[in-house]
Amino acid sequence: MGLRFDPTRPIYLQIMEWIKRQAVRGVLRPGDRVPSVRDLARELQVNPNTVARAYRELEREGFLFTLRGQGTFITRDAARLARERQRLLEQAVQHFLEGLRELQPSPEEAERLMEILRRQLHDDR
Amino acid sequence: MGLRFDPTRPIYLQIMEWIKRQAVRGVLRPGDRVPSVRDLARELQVNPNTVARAYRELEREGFLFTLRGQGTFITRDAARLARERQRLLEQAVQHFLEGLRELQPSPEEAERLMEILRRQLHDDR
DNA sequence: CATAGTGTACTACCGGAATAGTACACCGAC
DNA sequence: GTCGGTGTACTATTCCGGTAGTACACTATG
Repeated sequence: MGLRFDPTRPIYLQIMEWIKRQAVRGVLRPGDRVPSVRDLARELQVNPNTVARAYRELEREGFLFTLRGQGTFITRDAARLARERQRLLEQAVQHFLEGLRELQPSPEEAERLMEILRRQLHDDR
Repeated sequence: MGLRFDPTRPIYLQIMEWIKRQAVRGVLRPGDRVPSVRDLARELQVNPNTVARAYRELEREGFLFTLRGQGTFITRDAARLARERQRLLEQAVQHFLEGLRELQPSPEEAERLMEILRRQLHDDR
């Protein structure tokens, strides 16, 4: 269970993002069932209401759908997931650039950072 | 006034980070006075208590110091600021890499991202 | 001295996040 | 039908962030 909560942000939002990331990277595939509200709550050590809220919001977004009495499932709309993945990628780059711009790294620092990034991106698979 | 609040995180934390960024990038220099609690509160459209809390925490961290009746000031410890700057840089890279790793970009995507980063880092100054 | 501008402390109140507990309707399998 | 597992709805409670308002001690300026 790889989920560490940021204590400064609502848990239900972090659960939502966590589910999205798992679906987007293929750990959860279109049509897959996500854990039951009670199971996930026990696993994450949070209240079932909190998980239920995350599921509810994700369903409102069309990211999940539920079958009463059966469970909650990842949308079967693969294009939806692909779009979300693209959005997350762009957002990550955007965030990073904004953060850097504010710190105004020198050309040397910038070069050093790029080197680190290049190494990491090619190493870890 | 370039500060947009993320509604999912406490305002006082975002003010703290904002001050730090300004100090670290030299907009605010060691020993400079920061706006009064009331002024900044009016400028950011928040309650003076919220700004006061941000200042209080930053003073507890040794990042600010106050002179009663005069105002609140950036620490004169330049090394402290340099260390903070380094910390923010590393944190930005770390965050970015974690975000990417989760999305598992293909080699082609990774190459495209690096290209975007390189262009942005060399362009915008 | 008086005044205005500092930070600071305090009370009161409101709203949202999270917890705890209970209950209900639905589905599948025995 | 019964039973266990689903999602869902609801109330009550606690905690914390944020707001509002007041008051006080300090400093610089005049």
